[in-house]
This record gives sequence, structure tokens and C-alpha cells, in this order.
Amino acid sequence: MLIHEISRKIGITARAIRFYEQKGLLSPAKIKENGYRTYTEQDAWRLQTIISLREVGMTLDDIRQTLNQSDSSSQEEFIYALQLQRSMLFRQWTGMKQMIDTMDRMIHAAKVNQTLPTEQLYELAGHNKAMRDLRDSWRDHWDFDAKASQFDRQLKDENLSPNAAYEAALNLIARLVSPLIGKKGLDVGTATGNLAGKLQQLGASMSAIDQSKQMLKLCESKYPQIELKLGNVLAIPFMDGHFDIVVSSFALHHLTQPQRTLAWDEMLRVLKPGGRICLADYMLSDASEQSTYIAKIIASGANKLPMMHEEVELYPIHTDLIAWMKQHASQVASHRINELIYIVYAQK
DNA sequence: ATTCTCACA
DNA sequence: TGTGAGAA
Repeated sequence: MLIHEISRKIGITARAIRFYEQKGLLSPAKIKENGYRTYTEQDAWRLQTIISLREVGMTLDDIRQTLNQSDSSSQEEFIYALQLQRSMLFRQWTGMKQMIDTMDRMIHAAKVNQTLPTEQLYELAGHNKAMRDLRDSWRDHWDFDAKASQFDRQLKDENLSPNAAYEAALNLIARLVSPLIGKKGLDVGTATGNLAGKLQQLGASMSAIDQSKQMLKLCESKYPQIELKLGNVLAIPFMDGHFDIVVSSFALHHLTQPQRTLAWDEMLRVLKPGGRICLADYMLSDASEQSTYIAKIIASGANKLPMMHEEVELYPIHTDLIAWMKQHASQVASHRINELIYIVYAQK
């Protein structure tokens, strides 16, 4: 096939096809004497997948990497790339909604003022940017991909005092969100799926998200029935009003306080009217208890605990997370959620 | 008909 | 992320 023939067949310009080649996505054979490109069925297939991935917003760079991987290795990497793109679209989507909201405020400001409300506009734009930065601010400082294979074994380790009551906490959550039959639930930051799996077993139809590919892989092998998505709580990769129940266990302490506020908005967004949120996490009542606790962890040799990363606010949660939850509990009425349950899980 | 390059948005 | 024009 010559270039125009294939361009007609696929439905893109010949120019674009050469452009993709230049970007390293394609390497058609060339006829010796005149240098014309010739395209095989293989090339046509490849071109089709290129424009398919392009259609869902992947950059040419990402497409190149994805394609090169799927050439050599398994299907798995390819699916991961698709999941990654999907979660990125949700980030963009939440960003777009934020922009629209900002625009509405700008329009309102322009209406109430007769003159150009320069200051308000600037302020609104600043807030918009701050929110966008916040949304993109999640970093995995703990390397959960690397921790995945050890995760469940560590939980079972009796020496890790914070995790001794782990099972009990999950059971408490399950009890608090019951009845579960026929309910759609989301577990945020599911890791290897222990909480989601439990709720699923009790009759809920569970979805779960995690930002770690390896954690998801393990979760999938443990609980194949759970719908898993790659993504994080700052842009939950589900549509609005999708769940009866949103739960999270021992995940929120990995967020900073501003991130937590955003996480809360996201959990509300995906929750149906009348839905329930149930969150559990490590929480100590005051600073002295906190430092004692940290000392205890270090003494037990468990200094590899996820929340102990030195570059992050070291254990910022306890008191302010309690306050945060209480504050949002009072917000329930205004969001017309019938019932919000929060667990303050106090480590002895 | 096709290729390449330069410029352009 | 492409496109248009022009020379070969």
C-alpha cells in the first residue's frame, strides 16, 4: 500500500502519517529506488490503534511508549496504559468543572459590578489555579508499588502495633455501613482490597480505586469480582452520584490537610443523595499521644511503615483529621446526606 | 505520486 | 499536534 491508499483507508491525511513516523510511532518499509513508503496490513492495524488512542486524548509520546511496550511484552502493560489515560481524563474532567465554576463566579462578579471587577477576577483565577495545583499535588512518597507484595504479610505481623486492630477496624466499618445487600460501594485507596473484599462478601457490589498499579494487581487476584480503577481520591475516576457507600480505611493519613478537603469534595461528588461515607484511619487525640506512638513504632523496628516518610508531614493527621471529620459531619444536612458515619479509630 | 524541508499556528 | 507550500 502506498501512503495515499492507506491514508484514505484509515481516514487521516498522508501528511499526518508521515508526521507519526517522524515521531517514531511507525516505521513502514520503503521502496529502494524511489524511497516511497509502503504499508502492510500490520502497519494499517498499528495506525488504527494510533488514531484510536489519539481519540481518547493520549499524547503521541504516550502512544509511542504504549505501543513499544505492547509490541514486546504482554497485554498487561497495555491495559495499564489505558487505565492511566482514563484516570488522567478524570483529572482533566474535574479540572474543567472547576473552570466552569470559576467562570460562573466571574460572570456573576461582572454582573453585580458595573465596572470591570479586575480584582475579583484575579482572585478567582488565583483560587482556580490553587485548586488545580492541589489536584495535581498527589505524590506517592511511600512507593506503594514496591510495598505491594509485602503488604498483607506486614498487616499480619503481630509486632506492628498499629495494624493489630486492623481487622477489627474493617469489621467495624462493615457493621456501620450495613445493610450492604445490593448497594454500590467504593473503597478509596483500597491497596490489596481487604476492606472492599469484606464489603463485597457481605453483599455489596464493590468498586475500588488505588493509585498503585501493583496494589491493584494483587487486589485483582484476591478479589476478581471487584471493579478496580487506577486513580486517586483527588479526582475519583467515577461519575457523579454513582455510589451508595464510600469507604476508606487507613488511606487518608497519606494526604495533607488541603488534599483531604478536596478528597472530601470528591467523595461527596460520587456519592448518591442519601449515601453514606465511612472513613477509618489512625487517629490519636493529641500531640503527646502522637509522639509517644511514633516512638513506639520506631522502637518496634517498624520504621518502614508507610506514613513514616520523612519528606512528608510526619503523621499530620490525628487531631486535625478528627476535627475535619466532625466539621464535615455538620455539613451533612446541607448536602442532604441522610447519615454520615465516621469512625475515630484510636490506637491504644 | 511521493519525499523532504521550512515555516507557521 | 499537526498543516501548507514549494522544490525535487
